[in-house]
Amino acid sequence: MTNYEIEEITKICKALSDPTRFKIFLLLNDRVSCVNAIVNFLQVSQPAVSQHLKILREAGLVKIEKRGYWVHYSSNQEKIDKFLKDFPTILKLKGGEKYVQKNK
Amino acid sequence: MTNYEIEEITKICKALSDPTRFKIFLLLNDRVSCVNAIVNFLQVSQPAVSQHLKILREAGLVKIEKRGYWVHYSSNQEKIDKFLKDFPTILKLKGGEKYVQKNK
DNA sequence: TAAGTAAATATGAATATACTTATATAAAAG
DNA sequence: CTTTTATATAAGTATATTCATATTTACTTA
Repeated sequence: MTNYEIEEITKICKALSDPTRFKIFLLLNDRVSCVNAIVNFLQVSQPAVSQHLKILREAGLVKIEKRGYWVHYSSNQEKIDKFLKDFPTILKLKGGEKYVQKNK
Repeated sequence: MTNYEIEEITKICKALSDPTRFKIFLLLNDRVSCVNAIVNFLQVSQPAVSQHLKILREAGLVKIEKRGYWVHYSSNQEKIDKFLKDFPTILKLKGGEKYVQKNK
């Protein structure tokens, strides 16, 4: 495991580490939504939702599609599948495989 | 999903969201270690390691066993297995199943 | 019992996070 | 063009996080 890979995984974990943001993620995993739909569903202010979405997007967990002045957000299934596949694999790695020497 | 369950999951994610702490977790997932072994392996100060361990422990990800004045830490395999099993299940839940009304 | 060792905890500083209010941007509708 | 609507961004604030240094606790051994 390189430091880069560790940064990648921990970034995803951090994105999912806030309850409000996790709920947004769950909602988007269920259905495509625009920002206002999320605001109404979760009773969180619009700027707060936009800020959470930015973090989820930077972690690669959600995608965007612009439609007029609506922005449709949805979960990035590829990224999530990769995460669900990689995580158990990493846990099975033994000692030396976990950190490459130069990154210690 | 109750708010309690969301708190539970996000707490685990938060525990894994710091790179240093994630490395400690990976190490313990590979082998039982005392605090000083972690300090030497990862080149992090002893208090910093103790503090990270406390967070991992509060999330239920690691276990303790006291042996004289050594404290042996190891990963909590049951908790990890549960997390790996629950996470994909949660992602498959649809709309209404995700949040119980009283917790909205 | 005194000295030494492993680990935990207290405290403080620098930085990050999450949210609020206010404002900016950009497209739509009148 | 002006107004309205959806979303993003800026700035400020309160709180949380991470780490360092210093100290404490608990056990071991000389």
